Amino acid sequence: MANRETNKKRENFFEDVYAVVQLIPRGRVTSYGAIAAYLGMKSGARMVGWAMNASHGVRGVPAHRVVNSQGLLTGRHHFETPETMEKRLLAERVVIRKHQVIDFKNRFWDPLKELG
DNA sequence: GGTCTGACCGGCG
DNA sequence: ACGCCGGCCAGAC
Repeated sequence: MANRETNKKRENFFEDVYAVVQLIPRGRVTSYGAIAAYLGMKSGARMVGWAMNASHGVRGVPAHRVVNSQGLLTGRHHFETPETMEKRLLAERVVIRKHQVIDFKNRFWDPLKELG
């Protein structure tokens, strides 16, 4: 059925996003847009953000490793506390200043490039 | 069932 | 450097 397929697709979308996020190595970060591009949604970065919003409570999804295209921690307000995201990154030696990843260029992990 | 909004992004003036 | 706009697609009302 069409409706069932739509639901299935939606589930896969969530799973796909989480799967990619889980592949981000410790100490590295990626962006919403990069994940979207990898999943074939060129401008679907907002969808990824939407999926991340639903990732609360999902085990093994390092949401703190997903930042925006500038290296800014735009999702920090959605964690337990606004500092949780920075704290977790710092624990991986990712230095944050003014809500922004230092040396973002070298910390960036591009799924398209790394996974194909 | 139209309209608004979003943990975004790139382009343009 | 900066603000604005359109695009993407699903959910809430």
